Amino acid sequence: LIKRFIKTKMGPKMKRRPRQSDVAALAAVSPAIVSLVINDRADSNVRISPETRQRVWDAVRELGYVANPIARKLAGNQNRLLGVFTYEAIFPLEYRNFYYPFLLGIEEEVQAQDYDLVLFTRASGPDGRRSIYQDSINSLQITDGAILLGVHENRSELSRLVREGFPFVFIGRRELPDGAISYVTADYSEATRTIVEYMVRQGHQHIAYLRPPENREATLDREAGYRLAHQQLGMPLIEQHIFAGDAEEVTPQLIERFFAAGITAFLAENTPLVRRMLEIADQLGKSAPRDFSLALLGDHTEEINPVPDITTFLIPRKEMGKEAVRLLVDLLAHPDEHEARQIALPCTFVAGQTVAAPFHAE
Amino acid sequence: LIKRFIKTKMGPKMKRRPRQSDVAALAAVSPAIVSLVINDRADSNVRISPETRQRVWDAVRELGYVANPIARKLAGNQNRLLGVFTYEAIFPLEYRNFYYPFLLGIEEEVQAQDYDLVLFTRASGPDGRRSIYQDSINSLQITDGAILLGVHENRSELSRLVREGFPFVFIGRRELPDGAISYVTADYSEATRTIVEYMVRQGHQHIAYLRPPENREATLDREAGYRLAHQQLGMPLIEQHIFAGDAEEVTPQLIERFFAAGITAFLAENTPLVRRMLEIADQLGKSAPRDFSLALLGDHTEEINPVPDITTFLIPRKEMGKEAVRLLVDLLAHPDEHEARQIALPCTFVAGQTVAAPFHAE
DNA sequence: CTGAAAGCGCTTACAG
DNA sequence: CTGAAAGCGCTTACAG
Repeated sequence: LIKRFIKTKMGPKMKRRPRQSDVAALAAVSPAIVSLVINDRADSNVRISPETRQRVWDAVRELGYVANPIARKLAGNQNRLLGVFTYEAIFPLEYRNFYYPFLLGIEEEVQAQDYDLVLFTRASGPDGRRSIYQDSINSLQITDGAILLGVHENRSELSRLVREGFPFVFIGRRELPDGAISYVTADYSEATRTIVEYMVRQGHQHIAYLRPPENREATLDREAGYRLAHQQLGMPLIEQHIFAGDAEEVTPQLIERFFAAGITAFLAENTPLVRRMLEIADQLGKSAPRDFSLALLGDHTEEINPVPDITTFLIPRKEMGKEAVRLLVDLLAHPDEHEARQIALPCTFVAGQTVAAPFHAE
Repeated sequence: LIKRFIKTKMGPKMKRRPRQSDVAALAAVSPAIVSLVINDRADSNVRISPETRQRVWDAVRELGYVANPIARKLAGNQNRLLGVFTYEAIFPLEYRNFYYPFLLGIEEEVQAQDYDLVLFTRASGPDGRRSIYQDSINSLQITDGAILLGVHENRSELSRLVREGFPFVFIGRRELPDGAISYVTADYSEATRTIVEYMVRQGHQHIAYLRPPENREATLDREAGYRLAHQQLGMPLIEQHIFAGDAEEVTPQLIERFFAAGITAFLAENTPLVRRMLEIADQLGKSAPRDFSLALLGDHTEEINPVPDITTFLIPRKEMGKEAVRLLVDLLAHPDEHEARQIALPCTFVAGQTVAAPFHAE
């Protein structure tokens, strides 16, 4: 590493900054008056003559006085700092990361709400993984409240946060055994229901659902939507049509059994499952939407367009970020109401090209 | 926008945040001791027994005490918070944004240096554009120091920052009329010199340089490298071979004149200039590297691979971010030395496929 | 209408 | 080794 160091003189050290008391002295008023005038506090039961205000402002200008924001915050008991905590690095190597659109929305709304943002880079244990509690201390406490996000959350930390009453909002639904938390999620259930309904309207009677084995909330929500659609449409739900497993566990035999059982459409929860499905279909000489229909339950984050024009729904990530900030600010505005609030935002259906009327129906 | 609100009870209201005096009381020591133990001030002429330290830490853990960063800043003038200020949104709509790799490096190094990061989303004026001074208050002051970056900086704000003695490091060379600032830049001059030398070694004798009209430091540095190369290689430099203008101002006539004057290779400072050059060359029935050679002076940030395999150099953005943090931390460690420091990091030459021996030389 | 005073939660000399 | 005290620069009741 070659570096060039060039040293130059900086300007002379600044003289002491004028403070409130200097202004007060020059304007011949008490410091309190200076504070009231500068902050234009009309609410206080104090009437200040225009002449006095003028004197104060003149003194401010003459001295070039600027209030110290730190002192202001200490005295005013708020710092308008909002935290963002992620269990992984917040600026990850992959550009199109999962987090990105959320951060976009968070930044935008935090700016609109007139807060600054604190990123907890320091909150990492010896193993490099981040955690909220360092030496059993809640490191988020330097902010007024925080937005948490990430898939590898530590639920016992969340529980502890709730117990301590620290204001926070999670992005994504998270249910804890010992109490609800505030969160903003996407309405996966409704989005999935919509896709099933769309398939049924195209003529499909038997729709398989390929889901990961983990019972994460986001998966449970999708499954709930799948079940709800069947119920609402009066279609019998066959439990065997729900496959819970990783992509590697999806075998040609499984898919052939599905076809043999009259399945004409597939719901895949994630990109690996979609890929595996298409791979097997290809082996079987079948393609979508000619021989079967296929939809992905939520837009992919890992890569661009792994499957072009797939039927899917868009997760409103940016809007979720914004909404999380709004919710948090609202929580902070009403510290007396000890209630967790949950918000589900609608996804956007994308018709795509992988769902069509079933072959036998043509 | 459809939202579902579900209300549930939160845990009991958080009790008052513990403060230093609470810890002191529980540990049966004075607040001063708590401060000394927590900040591990071995320097002070105070010896504290291991038992006392243990009691303090136990009390800290039991109460979940976290020092108030604002109070810390007011009293001790430091709080291990580093700021990042950008004149544009920090999480911009374009994923592959200019800022991204810098932030990557900043986050990584800030974490390594055990600081937290403050993003100044609030520092935006009425017009939506951000500015450091709000009502003439330096909003960066809540942090110990800050990294600034962005192309649309306000130089009078930078001057003011210098005058006030606020510690900061700019990413990119910036020269102010009234005093040097600390910055970390890429060594554009050396990188450009290297490319010219590379072209000359391939046999090119006359190399044109297309640069934007603005005299930004990054442009001046490249031009300096271009000139230096000519001087070192004993090649006469013809001023007309430097074209300063936007892409739209580059005309087929200009390029034809260059060819007629014996130019066999082109340096283009940015992607629009490269594109324009290739467009015109195409019109003239010429292509690189067959009929002419072409290099881009620095990797493109706007989009992926606008020109595959172009000869160029990589700007060490991530490393610049890390180096900026290191420099800032160093500046903070030596507040007495009122010196600005400048660091230039080397770029990486990429041979690419658009430079070859000139046609007439074959 | 205005001033004197307490307090925000820390750090850092300064005495003992 | 430890404690009492001052001070950082503000805001906000509370008296007058």
